[in-house]
Amino acid sequence: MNGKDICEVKSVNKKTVQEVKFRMPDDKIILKTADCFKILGDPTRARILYALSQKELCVCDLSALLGMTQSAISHQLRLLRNTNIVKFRKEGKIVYYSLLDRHIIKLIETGVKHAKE
Amino acid sequence: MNGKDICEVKSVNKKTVQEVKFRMPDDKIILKTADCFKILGDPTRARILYALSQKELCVCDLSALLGMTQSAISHQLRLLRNTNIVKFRKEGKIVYYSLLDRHIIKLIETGVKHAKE
DNA sequence: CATTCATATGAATAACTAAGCATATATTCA
DNA sequence: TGAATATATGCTTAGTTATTCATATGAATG
Repeated sequence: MNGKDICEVKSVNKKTVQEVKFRMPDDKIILKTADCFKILGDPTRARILYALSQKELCVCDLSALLGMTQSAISHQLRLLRNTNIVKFRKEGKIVYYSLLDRHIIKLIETGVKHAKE
Repeated sequence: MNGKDICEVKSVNKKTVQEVKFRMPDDKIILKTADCFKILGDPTRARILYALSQKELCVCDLSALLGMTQSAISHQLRLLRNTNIVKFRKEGKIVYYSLLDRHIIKLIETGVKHAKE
C-alpha cells in the first residue's frame, strides 16, 4: 500500500485544489448529469426528442420524419425509455411516444439557443 | 432513381409529420447542439468544466483534483480547446486553463440541478 | 386462422473514443 | 549547457455504441 502510490499529488496550488474540491458536487451527481448529457449528445436522439417535444408521435412517424429505418428509431427509443425520458401509449398495434421528462426539453432548447449564436 | 426508393414513407399521419418537420430546427443546428452535449456527456470533461467554473486551474491541479493522470487530462483539455470551450494562459511552464464559453456552465448547472431531483 | 402491419429485439459490425504509454516540446534553474 | 519540471501529442488498445439485418411478437383484418 505504501511506496509509490497512485496519487503523487504534485499540484501547483494545493490550497486552491482543496477549495475547488470542496465545492465540487458529489461524484454521483456529476455522473448522473453526464449520463443525461450523453443521451442528448446523439443527433438521432436529439432529433427524436425535439420532434416529440412538438407532438406525440408513433414509431413510423418518427421514422418517416427523420428518414431513418424503423429499427434504428426503435433502438434509440428503447434507450430513451430505459432512461425515463420518454413514455409510450399503445393504440392497437401503433405505439405513440411522448416525453416523460420535460426537463430534458428545457435542456435541449437551451442547447439549441446556444448553438444558434 | 425510381422504383423502390429509400423513403417509402409509411407514416401513420402525414399531416402531423409535415407539421412537426416544419417546426424542427435546421439539421445543422441540431448537429451542433448534439456535439455540444456530447462534450458534456463525459464524466471527466464534465468534472473538468465544473472545476474550471470555480477557478482557473493548471493541468497538474486538475490532475490532482480529479485523481487522474496528466495525460488523460491533457487529452481532454485538447478536445475542450478545439471546441472553443476553454482557453489557456501560459505562465512560465505552467498552463492555466479557464472557461472560454460561460454558456456551457449554465448548461452544466442546469443539468446538475436536474440530476439532483 | 392466415396474413398483414407496427413495433421490438438479438446478434453482428463498423466507427468512435477515453485512457495508457512513450516520447516530444518548452521553460526554468543550477 | 544539462537536468528537471509542466505540458502536449502520436500511437495503440480496450471498451462503447449506432446502425443494419434478420427475425420475433403481437394486434388487426379479411
